[in-house]
Amino acid sequence: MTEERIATNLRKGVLEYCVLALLSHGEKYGLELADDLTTRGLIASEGSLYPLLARMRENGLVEPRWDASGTGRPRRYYAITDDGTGQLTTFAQVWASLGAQVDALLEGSR
Amino acid sequence: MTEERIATNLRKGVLEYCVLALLSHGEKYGLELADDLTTRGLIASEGSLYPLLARMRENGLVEPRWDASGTGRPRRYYAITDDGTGQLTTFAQVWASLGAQVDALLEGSR
DNA sequence: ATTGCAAGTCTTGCTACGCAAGGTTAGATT
DNA sequence: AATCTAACCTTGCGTAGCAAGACTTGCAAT
Repeated sequence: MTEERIATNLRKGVLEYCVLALLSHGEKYGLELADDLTTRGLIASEGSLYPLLARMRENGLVEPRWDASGTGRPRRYYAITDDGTGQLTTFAQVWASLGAQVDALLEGSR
Repeated sequence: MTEERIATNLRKGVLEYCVLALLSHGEKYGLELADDLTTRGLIASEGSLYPLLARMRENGLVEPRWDASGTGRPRRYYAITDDGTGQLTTFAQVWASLGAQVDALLEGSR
């Protein structure tokens, strides 16, 4: 559908910070994030999440930790870093500013 | 800067509909759009606009018209089509929905 | 024991967008 | 004639999200 194409493009550059926002409440593992983000309509499949997490790991925004204590196969839990928290703050500002501009344009065209 | 990198990614998928919103008030030519979008922080250079206009033209969202009546070199004026208006409406819905999700996440992480 | 299932992680190949840099054309100015 | 400038467009690049699927591990049922 055309709506999905629109959403796909909108998600670009947003997803990374949604993950940071989710992690700001405490650590979560991959599928847990994937389910949450899917429910919110922020990803279409895990195919976006795992590569993203790898990038964020390399950039020092999140810190992973294997946990095999529970039942089932081992999970990789991610925690947000100080760097990640900083980026989240910066994003919130850029998002607010750019969002306001878009809202203004949409508002003006009805 | 890191802010510009964030903004660049956020612009993906938004720009197209900002152009449609601007055109919904009446036709405009390329540089006029570029100046307006630059002022609003929605593009970083014309390098995003002209390829975008070409795509939109091919997809029937806008209808161009050469105008050489004025002074200076001829301008290509773009008008929004019915298809374009429809897409703009669809975008407004997707934007509102996805934006609300992002706002909720950001709100919850302070 | 073996088979099958489900949860969990990750990879590959693809498409599309925005951008920087630069190139082109046509009228205006000197 | 030469230059300037507004306006148009192109090329090559980096990167993000996605669909599809592969691999691994524990658990349950037969």
